[in-house]
Amino acid sequence: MIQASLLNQTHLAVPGDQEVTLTHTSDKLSSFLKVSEKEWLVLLRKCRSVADLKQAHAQVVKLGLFHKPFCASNLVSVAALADWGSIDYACAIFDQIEEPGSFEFNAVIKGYAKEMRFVEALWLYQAMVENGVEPDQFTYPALLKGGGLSSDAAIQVHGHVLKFGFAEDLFVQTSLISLYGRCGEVELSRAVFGEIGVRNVACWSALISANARCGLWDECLEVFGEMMREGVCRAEESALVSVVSACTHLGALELGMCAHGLLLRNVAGLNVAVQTSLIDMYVKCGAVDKGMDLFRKLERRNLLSYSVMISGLAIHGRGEEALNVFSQLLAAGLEPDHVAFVGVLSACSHAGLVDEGLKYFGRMRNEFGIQPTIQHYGCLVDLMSRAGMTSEALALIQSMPMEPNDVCWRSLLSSCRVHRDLDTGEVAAKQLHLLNTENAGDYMLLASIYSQAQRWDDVARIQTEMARKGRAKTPGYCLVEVKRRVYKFFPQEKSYPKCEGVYEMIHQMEWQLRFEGYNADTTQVLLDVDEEEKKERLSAHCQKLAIAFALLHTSEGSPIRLARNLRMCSDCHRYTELISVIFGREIIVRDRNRFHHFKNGTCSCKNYW
DNA sequence: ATAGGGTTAG
Repeated sequence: MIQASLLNQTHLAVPGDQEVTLTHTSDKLSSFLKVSEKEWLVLLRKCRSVADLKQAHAQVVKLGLFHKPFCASNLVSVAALADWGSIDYACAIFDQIEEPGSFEFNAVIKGYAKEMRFVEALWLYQAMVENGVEPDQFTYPALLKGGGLSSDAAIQVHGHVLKFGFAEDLFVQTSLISLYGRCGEVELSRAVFGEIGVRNVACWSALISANARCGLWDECLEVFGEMMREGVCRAEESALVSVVSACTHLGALELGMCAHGLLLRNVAGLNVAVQTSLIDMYVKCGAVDKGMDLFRKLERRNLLSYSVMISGLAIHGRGEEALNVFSQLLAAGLEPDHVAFVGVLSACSHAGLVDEGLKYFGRMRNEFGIQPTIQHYGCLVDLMSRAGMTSEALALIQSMPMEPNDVCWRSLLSSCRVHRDLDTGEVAAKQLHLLNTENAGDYMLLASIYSQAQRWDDVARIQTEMARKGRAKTPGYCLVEVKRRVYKFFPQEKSYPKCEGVYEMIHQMEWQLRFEGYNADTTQVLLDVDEEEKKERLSAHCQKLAIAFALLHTSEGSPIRLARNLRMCSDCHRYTELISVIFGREIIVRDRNRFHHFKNGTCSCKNYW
């Protein structure tokens, strides 16, 4: 006999030790001898709590019917699969069954998997096989539900699938695709998918989300396209959730809007998951107001929807609104988790709300009992150092209860450049060096700090070291979407016909800028050359080229959306502020970490970047 | 009874 409950050391009271009646079922139970299996099931389905189940159980025991084969089995099944935390109770009943078969095993395995208790699910599955109970076609989808197994366990279970002859079962195959996706083995997902003869929506969706889960966004969209071309079926919600998520990560607003359109046409009443992914997509593609709009209209919000909105507002520098959404979360009676607090702290950091940030950090620990992680400390470091408190940030890093990672040091280093703190910057750079996680960008930051101090020998030393270590500078680029096409600009870009008229436009822009009192900020040009040449270099930065191009090719007054792979230099930032007022355009720039909305001569980041 | 979905510092 297998003791399922021993696996988790939870022993529940065995029913029958107290006189109880199940109000709306007792009359039926009293005539149970005449009641069929089906009616017993109907009865069980009326249960809404563990207490209900215990009462049903107690009465069945009293009537001496517990050992009727279907009776205990159905009790286990209902208890294992219910949504009110009765899995341990299901185990207790399971242990009283003398010869459990695959039905009973499946129910408890699925119950464990549903509760993300994968170790126990796998354990019970192994016990099943060892005891000579043959898995059936329901066993594998049950075991793989939630897909929290390790790669090794997944491959082992896949072996069993082959051994027991379920390699051709579409349900099993779909579970495997999803499982491999969850443990990062997307090639194996694809391999399983390749063996399927007749594909349906579910297995396509599984492959799409497997790619999404592994961060293969392009591939995710590609598979989606393949599915559409094969005309398998209309797009379904669950595939589109991954597609929308891919658009979010790629910054593909147009495509994301197409997916939204597909959803509206094909699915009546979008559920919370889809709505949340749409909100995230709009916000992270720069259309924060559209995202906020969807959020306001969302009726059944959960913790995830709130968290998405909070961190979304954060990257747009809309700190007060983010804090407002957070108080709505509390007012709705939801318990914030560590993810929600990452959003809150990052909102404070991007908006320069230093006191607020520190206050929320304290509340997180004291009021909500959440242990801060490195991410929370990272936000605090960022919060302080951005606000110019670089030495305080350094002290915080040194006193954190965990080892600081490269992110913390890099955040400090980049603030040291903005606030021209050479001493602290050197400390941060040294630590990055010790962690051996430094990248080309870190060298550039340090070199930039030295150049601000006119220490050209040090600049040269850094550049030599960078070359010696083979850390190539990532080429910066700037994307701009004009008339549904995306154009990519590199610094000093000269390609014809893209650049036709662009340099003339740059001259015209600079001529007007001078009237507004613009002076090129050459401090971040890492070359020991004369001022004129520095200015020359600056004026050909990719962001300026992209803006000139957009001004030439878009209608007056329409917003300009740019996306870049690196952060912009201080000169490009100032320049863009002025262009927004001179040309009356809203310019939205997405950099590596956040959005900048330039409008009427100012930027939403309030120079916190 | 069976399969597929959304958030996380820089």
